Amino acid sequence: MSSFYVTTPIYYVNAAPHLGHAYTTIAADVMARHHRQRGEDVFFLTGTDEHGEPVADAAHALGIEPQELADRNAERFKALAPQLQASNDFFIRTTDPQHEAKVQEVLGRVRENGFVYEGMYEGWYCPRCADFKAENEVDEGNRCPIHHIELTREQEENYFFRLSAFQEPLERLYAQREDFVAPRTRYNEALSFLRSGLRDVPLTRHKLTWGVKVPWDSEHVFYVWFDALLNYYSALSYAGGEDLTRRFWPASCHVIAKDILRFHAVYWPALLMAAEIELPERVFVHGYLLMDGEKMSKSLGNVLDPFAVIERFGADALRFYLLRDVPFGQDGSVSTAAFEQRYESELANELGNLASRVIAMVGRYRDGVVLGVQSDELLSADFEGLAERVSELIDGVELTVALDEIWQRVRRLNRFVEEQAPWQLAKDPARAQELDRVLATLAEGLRVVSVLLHPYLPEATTKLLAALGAPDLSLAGAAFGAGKIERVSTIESLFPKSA
RNA sequence: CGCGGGGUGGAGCAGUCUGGUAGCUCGUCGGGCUCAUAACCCGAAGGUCGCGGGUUCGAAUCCCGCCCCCGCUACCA
Repeated sequence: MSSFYVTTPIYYVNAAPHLGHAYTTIAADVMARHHRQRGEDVFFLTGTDEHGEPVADAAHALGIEPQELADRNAERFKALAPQLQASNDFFIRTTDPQHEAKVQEVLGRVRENGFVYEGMYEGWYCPRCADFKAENEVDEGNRCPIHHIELTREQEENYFFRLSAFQEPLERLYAQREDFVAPRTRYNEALSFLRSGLRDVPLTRHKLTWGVKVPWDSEHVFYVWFDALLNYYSALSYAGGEDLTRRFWPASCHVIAKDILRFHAVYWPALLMAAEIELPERVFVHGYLLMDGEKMSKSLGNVLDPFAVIERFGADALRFYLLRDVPFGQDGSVSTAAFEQRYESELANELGNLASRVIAMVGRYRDGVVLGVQSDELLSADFEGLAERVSELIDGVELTVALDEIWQRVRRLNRFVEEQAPWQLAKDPARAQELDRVLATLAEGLRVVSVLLHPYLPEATTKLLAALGAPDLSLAGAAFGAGKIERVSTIESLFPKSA
């Protein structure tokens, strides 16, 4: 059995979960659910990144210990997954002792392999923060963005990772595996960064204590990015009570947002090479959700609140909207108005109402009984090869295109109802067979789209398939005509409008 | 400056690699149906495809130049 291992980034706990986190998790979940439908051995990982100076700073500002802040916020992220109906198999926290031990083991090996050396880091230092500031976060006049005091130029001894040693191997990787980073535009971006020449990067922090201890020098902790990236690998070693590494590594797909491209597209493969670990198959980079063309920000008050949406419309509606309205992989605008539009016209009117009318007609004209007659050829032709097409698209992480492909069939089914006008057939006893055939065709069409939509709309499709008496979710069963619907039962509106 | 992406009817997008009736969704207008969550279906109006030049029988699509918008440019998790 082939395996499929998909990850989200681990979310940084210095702030609360927001729509962007939900978006990534939903996308990864759609992939995980789809691959389970194929009968593959799937592992889906998400979690939290808890070390590093921003967490330490945020905790100190609240007058609490970093661990306490991490515990508090990790809970909120952990709670997010079930709210989104995400089917993750494990939730990793980088403060898990097993993770920390694995980080020490792997990075120790990187050092043994000769890719770590002692060096001097020089930068702008804020004595109040007790930390260095990046060039781009230094305010005018070399001031601290937090304390507004002048920064001093200071040096710190720490250990460096010999990233430059991987210039050639990475260029070779990019030449050989053009789908290592997708979409293409992100691949180009990463490659262009790579070609501009790699410099060594600090691997450890000296003056910071909130992190994984460096085993060969207790004065240092690992720079948080190295600690964080390794979660994808470490989790498998303890998530299941047994070591799942051999079963699921290398990862099939790391889903990330574009802000962390460089770490995943360059540092991560270099680190794995240094530790002699096999590389993941692909990093898929999605875009940003914009509100009215602008970056979302609380101060602008233009946030689409995922919790409010779920509360009122359910997780399915949010999942559907985000993957439907924004071409997955690109930046795209979202808004409450667009959400409501999609919810009403597509979920309620097109799909929900389709289910209602089909089930109602079978009930009204045939007391809920569907005869096992052959489906209409015209319609089955329109469903030909659909499941395969959807699979291909999802393999290419074309989540929006795949959804559109399915949705065209939802529309096709509504059109079929009009073309056949079952209410006319029902008036003429001589056309009873035609009516049976039309109703059986519609029920089967509804079943097929439900199976295919399941990764996007897990709750609604489960209800619908139960009503059709055909709960099988396997993709193999998504072929038109493969189902055996005998009787349908009534259901409540799947997507009520007066929510 | 460099690198990457984009500019197509009112809005959002596809089409550009592999030149040849400019397509989809929403919105607007008109019509049809009555099974259904006042839902569904059909039709119409609406575009000099950023600007200028070139190649070609023919260019949104290829070539050159220009304008505008966005992202990246390393220690920020």
